[in-house]
Amino acid sequence: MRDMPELPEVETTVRGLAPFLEGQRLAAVTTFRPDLRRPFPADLAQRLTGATVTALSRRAKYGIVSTDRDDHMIFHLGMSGRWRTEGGEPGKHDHLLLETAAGHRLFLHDPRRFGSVDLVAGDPLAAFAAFVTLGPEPLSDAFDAAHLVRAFAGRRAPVKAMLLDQNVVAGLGNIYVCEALNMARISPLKPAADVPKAKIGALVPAIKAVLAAAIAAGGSTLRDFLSPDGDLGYFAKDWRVYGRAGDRCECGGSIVRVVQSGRSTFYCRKCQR
DNA sequence: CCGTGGTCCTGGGAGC
DNA sequence: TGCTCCCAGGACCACG
Repeated sequence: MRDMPELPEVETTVRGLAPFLEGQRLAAVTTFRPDLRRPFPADLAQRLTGATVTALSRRAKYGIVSTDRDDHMIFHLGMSGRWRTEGGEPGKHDHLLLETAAGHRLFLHDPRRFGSVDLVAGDPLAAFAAFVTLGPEPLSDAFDAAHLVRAFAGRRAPVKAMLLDQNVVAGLGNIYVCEALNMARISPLKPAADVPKAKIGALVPAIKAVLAAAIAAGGSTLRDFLSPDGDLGYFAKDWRVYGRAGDRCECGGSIVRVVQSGRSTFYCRKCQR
């Protein structure tokens, strides 16, 4: 099963794009349709063309391309977005092209068009509305048990919903939440406020571990950036529970699929309580 | 404020 | 073979 772009996939994408873009002048910027999830910024091409890329970075599930004009292009891959680096001509689902002065052609490819591209001037952490209320980066020291204890206090929503809330912790999606809850042996259905502190203490390292392992797996596929079909942001992984209804959990229990807020949740009824 | 559910989008798989 | 149906889900918004 192809995995959706969550934090590790965006991190891998940003690392993979960096060699093509950092320090490079953008010779041409082209859009092939007016919008993805939202319209492209009307002045995107005008503001990026001729600028030099100074840095690639990531916040939550967003990638950030910064230029020497202090403009920051912020992209989100939605559920089917990726960057194609092999060049060539635009295909049906290529919606944006960045051409560098060195001759690289990078296509933003997104069949379902759930992604987005925005452009802000000045500090993106302050200038991009979605960033202002974001929770901490899960791999940072700011994300610890004390933070989750505070965030969960008094909340009756299922712990799974809380972890998907980007304002609680930034960058987790359906897959890694399911995986981390299994590792920490917490039922995704349990109200957040009812999760014992000891289990929150186990949840934090579980989240860090599943993300770090996924980034490491993605890093090992970076060589594929230069392959003929050079997809970025996707790599096969073996999930503990995600997509595995009917299989055995590590503990011997049976993995089940339930629906929460219209989304699939996979967990083990035996060890996740 | 809180929690839930609808909406957007299209490729791919299942079922007939 | 070809058609229809349904599922995947991040961010955002409208309710009650």
